[in-house]
Amino acid sequence: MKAPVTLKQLAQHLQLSIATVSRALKDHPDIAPETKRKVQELAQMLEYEPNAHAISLKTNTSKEFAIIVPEIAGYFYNYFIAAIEEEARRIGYSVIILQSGHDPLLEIENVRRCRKSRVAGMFISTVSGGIDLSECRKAEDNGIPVIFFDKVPVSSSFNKVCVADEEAAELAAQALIRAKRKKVLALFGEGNMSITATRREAFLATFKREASTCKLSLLEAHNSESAFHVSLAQIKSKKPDALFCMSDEILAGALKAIQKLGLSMPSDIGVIAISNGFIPQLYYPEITYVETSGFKLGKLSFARMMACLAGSTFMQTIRSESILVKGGSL
Amino acid sequence: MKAPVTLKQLAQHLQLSIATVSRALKDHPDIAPETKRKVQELAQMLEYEPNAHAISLKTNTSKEFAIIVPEIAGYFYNYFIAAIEEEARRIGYSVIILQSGHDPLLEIENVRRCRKSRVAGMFISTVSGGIDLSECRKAEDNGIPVIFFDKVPVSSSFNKVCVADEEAAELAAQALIRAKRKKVLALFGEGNMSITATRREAFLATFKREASTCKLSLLEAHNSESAFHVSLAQIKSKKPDALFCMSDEILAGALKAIQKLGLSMPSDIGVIAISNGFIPQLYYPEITYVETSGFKLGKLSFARMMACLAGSTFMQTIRSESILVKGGSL
DNA sequence: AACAATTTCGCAAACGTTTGCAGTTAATAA
DNA sequence: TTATTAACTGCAAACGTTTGCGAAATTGTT
Repeated sequence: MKAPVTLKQLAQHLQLSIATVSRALKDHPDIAPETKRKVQELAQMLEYEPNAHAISLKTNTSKEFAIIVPEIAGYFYNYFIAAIEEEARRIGYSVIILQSGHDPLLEIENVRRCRKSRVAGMFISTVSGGIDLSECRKAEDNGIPVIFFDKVPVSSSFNKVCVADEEAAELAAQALIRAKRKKVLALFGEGNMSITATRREAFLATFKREASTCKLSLLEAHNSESAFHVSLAQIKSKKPDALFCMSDEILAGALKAIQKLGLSMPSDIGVIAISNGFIPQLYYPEITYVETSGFKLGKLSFARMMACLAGSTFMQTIRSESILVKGGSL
Repeated sequence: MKAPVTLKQLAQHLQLSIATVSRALKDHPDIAPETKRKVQELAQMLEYEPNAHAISLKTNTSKEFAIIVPEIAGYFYNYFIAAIEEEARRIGYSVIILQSGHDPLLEIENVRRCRKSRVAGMFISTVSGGIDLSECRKAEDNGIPVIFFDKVPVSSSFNKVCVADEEAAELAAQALIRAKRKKVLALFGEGNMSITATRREAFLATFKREASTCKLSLLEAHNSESAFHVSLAQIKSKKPDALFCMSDEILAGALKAIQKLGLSMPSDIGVIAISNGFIPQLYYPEITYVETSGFKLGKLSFARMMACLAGSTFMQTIRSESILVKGGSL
């Protein structure tokens, strides 16, 4: 187990001071070109690597971003994470991941840990039920930018990047209307989540405005499993000619029901969802969906983070625009 | 932007030396109970948090593990990551993620970066084509344990945790035989990947041994898309009574074909796959599969990492056992 | 030749912590 | 009373960097 090379060792080899070596390595104008060359050559030879911890200590920042999410695996967050990692690497940063597992206490603990380790910035998607903002405020006070994404708190005094929920729901509704569907079963997630309320409202409003004669039945499903059962029962009894799913999770459940009933899309029933795009392409025909891309959201969030790091101090809410992706299900 | 509290500040407040405060906080026996109480109280009050960078510098280790994978999003790795994160948090460590994006150069670069930042240990799944092991060797030389998982190099001088490919393929084959399927279409991934060779061989061997009269046709599919087309053509022409898919990616494509043809499982065609478990439960009936859980693999890998950190020096290859999960598709 | 300007470099403090060693008390034993 | 021990606590170096400031060497200007 050999120890890594340090500046001091380079300095000794070359009969120079540590300061000079340090400067030579970073192309400081004070250092003679000839000296620089020698130093850099030796550094190369000996495979000198600056000690990140020492630098972090000195500069009091680390080159890592933290992402705090309810869960890693699933329908959405892994794409977000992938996007952030991709961008972070470009600028020489790395990404650390914390799961809160839908536990508010754990979430706070995670934020606090990031603050302690002086990350360069944090991306947070809160657990349902709302985050305790005091710890986040502290982070901001310590100069650590916090970007909320996807599931964001209501407080306006934070940076937020989220999906344009109204727009997405409206797009989906309009697609249904254009397809001349008359009896639509719409499935939404837990009612107390703000995302649900927003999407439902926009969805409803669009129909009221543009197709008031259409028969809508709105139902709630907490997860994939319950979406399956609700769909099954409702399709049997109400015979809707179209189905709208608010999320990937619900879509997965609903499609199982459709398969069980042996219905074919879009002839027997039309289907449209708001989705990240992964689930829809697992079926035939592929499901038509309004895209709310985790990947895109990641890119947007990262851009905002960069702005903050560059000094932007005001708080901003950014919405990722959504587009309709046509499959064969509607 | 207020600066965090340091030991020095605590010491000044209490008219003690930094050393005493440091010791008091970690309950060192040299310090009087009364002193300890006072120090800890003040630390609490002022919300003192030890500076992780300073500690890392001093001790030359950081409390973070790195995971290097070809990609984060997808069918498998996110589960592995979730498992590692869960365990790491328990012992106060965090997890940093690096994507290699199927680029061998990037992979090396990632390993090197982890070494530079003195992570406590690394988990690596290599990009196809094989990793350059020299950088990994260096990491081990620097005292950083390296655990390869899932896609592992052939070299025996590293710790490896992988799926029991033979066993999994055999289990799947036996399930098909028990179900009395006589004409099986089996889809495998890229032929030059070792995982493909292993699974195919075991699959074939099992049939030869236990059901030599069964008609097998083995085909190759590089991805979901090609699995779709291959399945479509083959099912039409050969009319198999069962389908085996080597991986989730292939399964997804094949199921689209089955849906397109309007076949129903298991009556028209039986389906079984080797899978992580997420995709199978998206369909009705749920797909029968042999589980090769990323989550489990994560737990196993972590255990091995702990052993290494505790001093285990010999190299070991661990295989995660697989189990048959019955859905309704066979 | 004398002086100023420039180039090139090193000293030393600082970042916040840990820890071996030695110093200071107070209590106990001889 | 003096020596011995135990119980506390502080000094200072070390981890590997960065960086302000000043010193030395070189060059250019009269």
